[in-house]
Amino acid sequence: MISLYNTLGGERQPFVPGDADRVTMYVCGPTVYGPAHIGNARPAVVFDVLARLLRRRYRLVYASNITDVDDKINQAAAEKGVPIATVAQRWIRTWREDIAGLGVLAPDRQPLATEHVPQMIGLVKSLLKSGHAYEAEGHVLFRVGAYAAYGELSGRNRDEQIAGARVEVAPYKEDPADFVLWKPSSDELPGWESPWGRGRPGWHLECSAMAREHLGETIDIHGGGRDLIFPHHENEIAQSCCAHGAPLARYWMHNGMIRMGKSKMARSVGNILTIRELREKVPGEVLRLALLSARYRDPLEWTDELIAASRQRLDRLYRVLLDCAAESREEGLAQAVEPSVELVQALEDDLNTPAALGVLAREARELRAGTVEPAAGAASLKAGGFLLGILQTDPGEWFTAAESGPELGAEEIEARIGERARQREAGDYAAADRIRKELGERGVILEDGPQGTTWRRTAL
RNA sequence: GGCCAGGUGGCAGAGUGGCGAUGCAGCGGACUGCAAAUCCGUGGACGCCGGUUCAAUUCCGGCCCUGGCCUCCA
Repeated sequence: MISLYNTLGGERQPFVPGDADRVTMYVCGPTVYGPAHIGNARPAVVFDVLARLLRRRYRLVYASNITDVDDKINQAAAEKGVPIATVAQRWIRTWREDIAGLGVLAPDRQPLATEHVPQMIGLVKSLLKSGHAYEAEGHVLFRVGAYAAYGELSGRNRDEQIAGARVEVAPYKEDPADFVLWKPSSDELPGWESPWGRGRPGWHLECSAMAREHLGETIDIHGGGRDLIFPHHENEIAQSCCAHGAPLARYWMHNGMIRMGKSKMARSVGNILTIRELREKVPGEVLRLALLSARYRDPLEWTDELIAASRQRLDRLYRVLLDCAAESREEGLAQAVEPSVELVQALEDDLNTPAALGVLAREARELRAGTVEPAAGAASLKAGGFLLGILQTDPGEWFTAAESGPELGAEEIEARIGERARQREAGDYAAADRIRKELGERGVILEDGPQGTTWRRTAL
């Protein structure tokens, strides 16, 4: 039994899909106007774990969109003096590389907003027809007052909302809470012909149209960052429910924010760390583990200590795997092994990844202690790792592969080790220690064993 | 101001009405030329004030604090 915290209702609930043969999940993806930061990566990673978990039990169709038409993209293009499509394409490519580097399996569908404009126009038409929307000065607006359940997801009522609103109220709005479905485009802006003139869609509309197109009117799980609950998801619900006469999603899941210092990581705050720059220094797998070290709903403070501890954790697990591989030459016999029951239970409990990592650590300890057969134990560890999206690298490679950048090559390291071995044989330990220290400063740790000296890389 | 999360040991972070996960760090020991790695052992916690209970970190109430949303935002 999988249980999930449902923002709609504010409680953990048993997961019961509408159709067990076709479970559907939609997660709001990025708007592509610049390099994505590690905060953007959290939902991608978290819902990737959920997708892996769901696939154990169900046939899943997982869609995650990319918003490639947006005023921020227009602005970025104008600033650089390049076509809008160039900006969008560049950052779409970057985004895909970035999350692939974090071990995120490609969603089944990755719809682009610009490829679904006809569907969006259709949605607006039906909302106009049913009286849930109105035209005003080239815009089409959603009439919030026409949807009684508005505010259900975010838990706010209309009065509070108006009281707290600092929104600039466009004069053509019937009600300050009304939001844009379609807006007019000038000639230099991207635009599509529509019954209301040349224009472009409002942000919220995209997700409603794409979710409908790829997954159906009522989907099982809709995910995204907590900061999207209002207004984005609230508006999606309003549009979709009014257009389709059916709920948009059964379960709404929201991940907590990544923090840097005292506030959330956000471009507007100026405290972002891009996935790109992080990956120059740290393997993507370490970043992934760091993202999974807290529960997905909680905020996560991003620090150097977090990265260091994540790296150590992973090193430890890989070391066990490495030793197991050495012990049981005949690997391959334990290939299609199931992850441990405890690990699966932890994840099925609203994606309790910290507990799952605890299970992995315990399994590793048992392997160390020799109470489990190495090949089978290692296979189980890897199977558990797969659910989390870690531990799939060859252990030997894990410790010797170089990060990007000018690091010491393997040949050079081997040569220095040979040199050191001669010094040790000659009893010149001072010189030998110098070499070890020097390599250590360059991120290479030497370990002397009965079989000779081995080396591995570590975080600098 | 309104709404929503959360406050656990040096740090990160699970969990539970009574038996104190897990990782990193620390301490003692084994191993090692010395280290590293590994192994054995070990100390240390539940924001504050009340209440319920035989028993509360865990349930209830109040307070304090932190973060998120109310505007673009993963």
